[in-house]
Amino acid sequence: MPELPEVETMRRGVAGIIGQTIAGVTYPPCALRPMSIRPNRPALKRRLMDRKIAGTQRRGKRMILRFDNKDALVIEPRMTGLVLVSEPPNHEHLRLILDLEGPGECQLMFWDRRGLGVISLMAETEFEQALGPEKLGPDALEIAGKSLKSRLGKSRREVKVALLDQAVVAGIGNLYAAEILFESAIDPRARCDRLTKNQWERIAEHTRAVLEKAIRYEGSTLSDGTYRNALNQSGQYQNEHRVYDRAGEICGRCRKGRIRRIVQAQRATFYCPGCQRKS
DNA sequence: CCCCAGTCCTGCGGGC
DNA sequence: TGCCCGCAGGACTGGG
Repeated sequence: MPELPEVETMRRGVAGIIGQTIAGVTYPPCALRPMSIRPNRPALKRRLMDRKIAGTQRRGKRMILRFDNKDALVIEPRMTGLVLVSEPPNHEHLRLILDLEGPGECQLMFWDRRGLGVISLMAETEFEQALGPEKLGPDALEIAGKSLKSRLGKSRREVKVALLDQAVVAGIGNLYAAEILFESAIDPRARCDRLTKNQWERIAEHTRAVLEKAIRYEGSTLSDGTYRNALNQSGQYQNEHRVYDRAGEICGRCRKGRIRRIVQAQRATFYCPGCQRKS
C-alpha cells in the first residue's frame, strides 16, 4: 500500500524521465474496471501529447509530473497502484502507457491491480486547490512537533487515527502510523489532548526517522507482494517492521510484551502493550 | 468538530 | 479438495 516512502521511491526511480517529451498516450485494453482518469481519456491524451516533462514532485502519498506549460499530472496510487519504467508485474492490470521521447527514452507506465488509483491532470489553480494547505497538511518528512501540537493538541481523537488524517500531516498511512508510534513509545489509543509537548516532539522526530529509513530500504512490500519500485523490484523495509503485521510476537524492544492487533476506525492497529504508553 | 459505516476494487487465505 | 467469505485500507461521502 503505497504511503510516503513507497511513493518517494517510485518518484526517485523515474528520475530519468525528466526532460523527455510525451510522444504517445495509450490506454491498454483492460477487462477490469478502468483506473479513474481525469479529465476523460481523450482529453487527457490531447493535453499530454507533446508536453515536455519539466520535473517530478511528491506531496504526501501523491506523485506529480510537472510539464513545461505548468500543468501537473497528479498520480494517487492508493492501494495497489504502481508507477513503472520497466516491465509491469502483468499486462492484465496495466492502465496507462506514456511513450517518452528524448535522451534515455522509455515508457512510463501506470499499473493498478485493484483500480482504486486516480490520475488527474490539473492546471495550476486547480492543483493549488486540490493539494493546497486546506486539503493536505505539511509533508510528513518535514513535520514539526509544534505543528502537530497546534493541529491536534485540543482534539479528543485517538492519536493513531489522527495521524492518518492527511489534512493534519501528509504521507502517513496505516503501516507507518503503527511503526512511528512504536518508535515513539506511545499507545496508539492515547487521546491527542492528553499528549504532552514532549510526546508531540517525539512523534515528529520518529515520523521523519522512520520514513527516511523506509525510503533508504525502498519501502515495504507486504506478503501480497504488490508494491514494487519503478523497476519492478521489491522493497526491503518490511523486514524492519517492529509491530506491523507482527501480532503475537514478543516485542523486540522490551522483550516482555506481545504485539497486539486491535481495530481503530475500522483499521488494524499493531502495538506493544508493554512499552507503548498513554502518557 | 468528529465519528461511523459504506463505497470503490481484486486477490488471497482461513475456515468449513 | 474446493469453495466462499472476509479482510486488506486510501480517499471520499452522507448521516448523525
